[in-house]
Amino acid sequence: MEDRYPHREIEKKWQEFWQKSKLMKMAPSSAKPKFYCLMMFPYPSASLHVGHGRNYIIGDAVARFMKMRGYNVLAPMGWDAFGLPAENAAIKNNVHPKDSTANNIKKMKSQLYEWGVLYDWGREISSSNPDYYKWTQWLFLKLYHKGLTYKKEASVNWCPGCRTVLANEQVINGACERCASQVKQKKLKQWFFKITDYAQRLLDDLELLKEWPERVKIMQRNWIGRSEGSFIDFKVEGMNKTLSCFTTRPDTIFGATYMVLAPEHPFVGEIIKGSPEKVRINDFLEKIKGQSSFDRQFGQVEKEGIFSGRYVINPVNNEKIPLWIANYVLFEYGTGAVMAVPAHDQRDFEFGNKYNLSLQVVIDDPGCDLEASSMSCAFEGEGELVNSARFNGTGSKEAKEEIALWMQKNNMGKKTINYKLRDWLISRQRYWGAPIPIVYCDKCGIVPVKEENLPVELPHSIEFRPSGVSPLQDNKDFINTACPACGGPARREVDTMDTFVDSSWYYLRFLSPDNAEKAFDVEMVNKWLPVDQYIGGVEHAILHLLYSRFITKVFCDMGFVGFKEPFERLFTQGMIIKDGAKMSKSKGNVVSPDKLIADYGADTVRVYTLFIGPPEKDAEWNDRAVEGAWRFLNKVWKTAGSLLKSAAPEIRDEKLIKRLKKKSNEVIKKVTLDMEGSFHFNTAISSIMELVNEIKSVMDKQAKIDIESGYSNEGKKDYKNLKAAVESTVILLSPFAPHITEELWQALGNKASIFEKKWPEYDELILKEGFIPVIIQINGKLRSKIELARGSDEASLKTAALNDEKIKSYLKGKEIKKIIVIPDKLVNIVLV
RNA sequence: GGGCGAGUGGUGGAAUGGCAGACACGUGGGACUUAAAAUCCCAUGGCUGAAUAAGCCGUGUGGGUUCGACUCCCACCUCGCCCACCA
Repeated sequence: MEDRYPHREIEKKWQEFWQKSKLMKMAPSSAKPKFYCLMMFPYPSASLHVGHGRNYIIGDAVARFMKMRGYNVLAPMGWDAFGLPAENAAIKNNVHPKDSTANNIKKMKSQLYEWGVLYDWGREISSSNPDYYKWTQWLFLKLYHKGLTYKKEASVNWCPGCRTVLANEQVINGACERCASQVKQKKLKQWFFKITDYAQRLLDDLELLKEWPERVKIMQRNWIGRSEGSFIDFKVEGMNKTLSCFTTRPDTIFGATYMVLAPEHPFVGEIIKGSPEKVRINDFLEKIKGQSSFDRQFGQVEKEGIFSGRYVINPVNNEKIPLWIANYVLFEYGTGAVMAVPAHDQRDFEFGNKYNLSLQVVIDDPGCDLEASSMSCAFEGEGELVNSARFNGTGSKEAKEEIALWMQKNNMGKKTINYKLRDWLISRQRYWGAPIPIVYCDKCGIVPVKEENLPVELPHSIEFRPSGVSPLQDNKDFINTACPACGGPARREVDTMDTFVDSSWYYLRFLSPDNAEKAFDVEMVNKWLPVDQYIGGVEHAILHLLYSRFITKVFCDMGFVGFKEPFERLFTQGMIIKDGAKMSKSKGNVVSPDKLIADYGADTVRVYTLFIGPPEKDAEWNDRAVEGAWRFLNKVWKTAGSLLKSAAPEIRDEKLIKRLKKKSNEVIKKVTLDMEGSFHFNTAISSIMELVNEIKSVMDKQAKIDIESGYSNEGKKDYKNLKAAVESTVILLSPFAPHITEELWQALGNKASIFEKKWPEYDELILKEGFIPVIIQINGKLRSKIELARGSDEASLKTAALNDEKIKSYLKGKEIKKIIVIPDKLVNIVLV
């Protein structure tokens, strides 16, 4: 019992020390190279579980490691403090979001403190603080004046039960997450950021992000969704009107046998006017409106449509084709109108089949003869064009280009590029967010608030009961204001900004968190950014990272920052799973760190969390396995303790000295490479475990030798060999288990913090010393092993292998075909 | 439907063309103890075998490349994640 390490005392002692000495404080005037290590700032929810901990522990280990590698490290932390949960809690528990947020921040900070996770707390920011959101509003105005902000009518998720607007994440399988009512679409006038202007650059510059995980880049690429194609114009018969559609398959234009409009298409209104089909069409439109956007989007709804009563003219052959309206066409993508080619598009095929629309084969399937009457599905592959006038016989691949150019020349259409990326809807009909700094004046219209009048402060006193409009609407003191242009009476915008706006620029604010004059200090930002290492969950792979990249590019264009991309290197850690599901409060499978830290200490929790598996992958939490980390730390404690108490043997045996030196060097190399590469904490820790096992084994062997030889040297022991190995262990372990290693480091006679110590170098010469094992295979199967000096030549390897007793017995009476020799590694004897 | 990732002992995982199962967890046995816990030591992929002799099998399935494949290529199966009627 006496030997078990007193984690409570030690951890308290060093946490206080680090806080007092401000260990992780960035030194602005340091000559060391900079390293900006950033963890995605969290939303302050009630309390952290061990799953959250993974993110902070990884970041802390990296920050401490880089500090020891000689970098001037910047590791700031802040709070993404606006958002829905606080507002929902306000509705439910009648606590003001400001108070609940403050309480949560307090609790989380104390948890981070107890984990031994260090930040430069002097740079703490909170996005719900007026000092911060003033600049979020400033960002809005900058985009507004640059023409990157506009207002238009758009659909929002509307819960009829709660009478409120929902964020996409709150819509679960088409229903409200709180009351389970079917979510409807409702039209509201909303503010947008024109991120689509940057679509191509956001796509192209992914190439610059060499140190981002490939999968994140692929997700962004898919999200931006660039596709090349053409706009093709169809004249409406009997009307002075042209409908344009977008297609990526101009090669199939001769097979277009009908055209389809999205129900939301503005032309639908014109058709209805004066149409004999008016009632039927209206009924249909009503029905489609009743279908939730979720179902429509996710293809849960059968394709359904109605003939408009109108015809359009296919420009390439002047054929008259019917114009339909159908639920399977998306209004938001392309032009909201598509040319239907049932022979070569599965969706059009299904729809055409249902409504008996005609079908024309225009691409020949090289595999079989396509017969319009007998096709059971569309042929979407490549082949030669048929029934396509002058383009017959052309390959479909070439025809795509040729027909597109030919139509462009003849004013039938235009080559174009389309993106799936939509503009960023930033309006939220919510209270707990940054107010949009816009004023509506009867005389002047939409007027932006003047920069010098920022921030537009959120009023504190508010009625939270959801009523379907922003809660700010009811606050007369807030909405009534003077027009910034004419000074007359005007009303404020009552919507607040999406919290993704807050988090799209926070990494800039950390460089000058208290600056009252500017959003950020340009000189500091240009010195410290891009962020060297960004760490966070893969769930932010698309939105947050895309928005941050967008805002950085906008600021770059305005000359506010001198870089195109905000995050140089990105690491996305996996989730912690418990009982088969992501650890979360709602699933009831959270493991609280508080009790684990009380029982085993923060170092144990940290080591286990990092040891659990590759950090980029999901991992199953196992409470019992935590004990393994605890046992390991105790083993380190005891091993170092026996040295400190002069109870360990003096390592004198030459062979044992060599073994210790070699293993220490191997492990220094392994841990260093694991940390420098892609954060293989699990194998780094396992190799430190091996080093500790080796030290113990060497100690046991030496003790045995001492007993056998009757050696005794009480009192005056020379521990330089053992001490070197123990010191290596302690240093290598320190980024992962900082408290116990600080304690041991001090006990070993060092004055300064272990984190002021330089990370050890390894000696390649020692690694290359001595004999190495060489494998001998016969026909690729391991048959024997020999030890040879490193660098032995091929001939001696061959001879040694052939003279091996075991191998000899295998070779008796067999004929050797050839021998493969890989120096320092293996000999493979291939038999006939 | 598309994209990405994964599949290795009882479990988490290691090995990225060259000794499969490092390091741990668990389990079994032993030591210590009046006893238990803790700790320490030994064993631990499967099969044949008295064996700590020897051998065979073995990284989701089937094929291929190679002197040699968990690793590379092709096809398939299963699971997970992201996107999804994007014309």
